[in-house]
Amino acid sequence: MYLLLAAHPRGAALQELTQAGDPQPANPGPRLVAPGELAAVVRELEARRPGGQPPRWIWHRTQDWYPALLASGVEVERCYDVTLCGNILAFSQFSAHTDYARNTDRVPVEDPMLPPKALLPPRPPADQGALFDDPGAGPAPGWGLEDLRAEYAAQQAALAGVGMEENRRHRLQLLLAAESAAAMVAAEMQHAGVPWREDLHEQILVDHLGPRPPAGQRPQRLEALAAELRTLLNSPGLNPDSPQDLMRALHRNGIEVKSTRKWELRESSHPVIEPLLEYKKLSRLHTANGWSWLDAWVDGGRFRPEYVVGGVVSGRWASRGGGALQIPRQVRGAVHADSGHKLIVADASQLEPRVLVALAQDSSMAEAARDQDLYAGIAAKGFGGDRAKAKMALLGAMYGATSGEAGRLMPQLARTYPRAVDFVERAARAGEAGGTVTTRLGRSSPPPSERWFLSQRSTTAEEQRRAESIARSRGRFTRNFVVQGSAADWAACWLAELRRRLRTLRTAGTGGSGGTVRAELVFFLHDEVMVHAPAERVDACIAAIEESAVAAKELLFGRIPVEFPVSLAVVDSYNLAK
DNA sequence: CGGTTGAGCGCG
DNA sequence: AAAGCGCGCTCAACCG
Repeated sequence: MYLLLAAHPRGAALQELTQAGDPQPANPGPRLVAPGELAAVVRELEARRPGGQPPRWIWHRTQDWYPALLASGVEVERCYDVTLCGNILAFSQFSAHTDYARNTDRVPVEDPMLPPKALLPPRPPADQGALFDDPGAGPAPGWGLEDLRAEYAAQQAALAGVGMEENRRHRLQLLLAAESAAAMVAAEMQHAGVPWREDLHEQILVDHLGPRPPAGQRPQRLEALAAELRTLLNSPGLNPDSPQDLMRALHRNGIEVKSTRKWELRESSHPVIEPLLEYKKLSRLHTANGWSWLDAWVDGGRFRPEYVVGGVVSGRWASRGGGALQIPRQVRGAVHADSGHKLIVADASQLEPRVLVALAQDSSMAEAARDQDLYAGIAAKGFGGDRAKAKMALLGAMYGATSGEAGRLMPQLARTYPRAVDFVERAARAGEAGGTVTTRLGRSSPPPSERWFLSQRSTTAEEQRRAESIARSRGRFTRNFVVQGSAADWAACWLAELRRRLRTLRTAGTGGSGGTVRAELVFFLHDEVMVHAPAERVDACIAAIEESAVAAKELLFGRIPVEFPVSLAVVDSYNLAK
């Protein structure tokens, strides 16, 4: 069953569709639901499951509807996020020939980066509007039921227009489903929150920085280091937070650096370097993840960041607020399981190089990737067993290194693994020429920038050099896009599969949906997931995580001889993982 | 004064 | 040893 859920002046409008491929409204007509009733209505429809299948909710944006449902204690099994799917379909090379991708004046699909709008409760009816059923009082253009149905129909038509060669239509359909599932996971993770012990975090801060200072002041330890720097550099007024100020002081003392970056500072052996680096490290802790961060982002023992699915063109998630995807190792000790629970931290090890192997169908590299440690496997054949070299070469190939040691290793890598190197080289050439590249499941890179087009018209030698530099930069982007984006395809499938398994685990087991016995996905970071699980559910969760990784591989690539191993840690505290 | 940019560093 | 991808956040520095 397919159910449209759209905004309506009096709350929400619900409409059943006969089937996905032929999105005509079924009888009876739309059902209007008052704001206060929606959660109960959705709960009932989820539970009824006609034909054994739960409905698929079709809505404009998951983040506008789902958080309020979750807050009312209602989860849904399946959805179709029209905004996320529309963004994929509008740019995918797989659907580029369809009317949908060509038609620029269809209902605008919004930028996924826009913050959530609370659609319920809707704004109160206008004073007179309720009397006259004022059409102007309806939802914003593009947000009503009929717009939603039309947009969904257009997207389904586009999908139907995708060719069957190399399973393209099926792959794109899979991507749309995985992306929609990811949107649900993101809302559910934000709802659950990362278990965060404020007391442990504060202890970390006190250990490193000293007691909490009054607002606007440096903590003791930072103040002491700042005083030491001023003495060592004979600069009584030095503000070590100012790069310009700091650079001048360093120069006055004969330390000739071109920037104040730490790897450049490490070159010098001056006695000021060590306390300076210490200052920078602690200053970072204090400003980015100190007491004010705790005040702002941790509440009731949970860190609840906002995840932005589709926020990165490659398909990776972005986040907004609290720096959720940059939790430094220094404070990971504060991420701590509730009593009777464990954190299961699972990491798809060496995901991107393995994805490259599968994309390029490089059988020699696949052989090497049979090893649990892919880099060791590569090193064994082609690098005389030197793992560090093999790793640098492979990373260099995926990022487009041209100089330095990584650049020098490229020919060596290409001799042993020509197919893998050729694959990324072709992606780079396409990007340099202004072309588009596409991930395994069909997410395509954006068109070249304005700058790229302008630079194409260069005439002078100086402009030519500039144009080549811009082209190479785009080549590095598309080279990495196919790998990073296909890894994101894999991760989205992994998440979607894991979500489904955790849900069956939840309903099948003791306690049903009741409170604390649930295993919950609480964190996701590109190639890593964290499940917060009751101790007695840990083994079942581990099995679900591993099965999901296998399923993700087969969904993307079929049964190929490339392993995607998952490294697992069952811990009380995040800092003990890895 | 508020808004934007760049440097620097955190994560993958 | 410090090049080569994708992000977010904070501060200083700069701009109007």
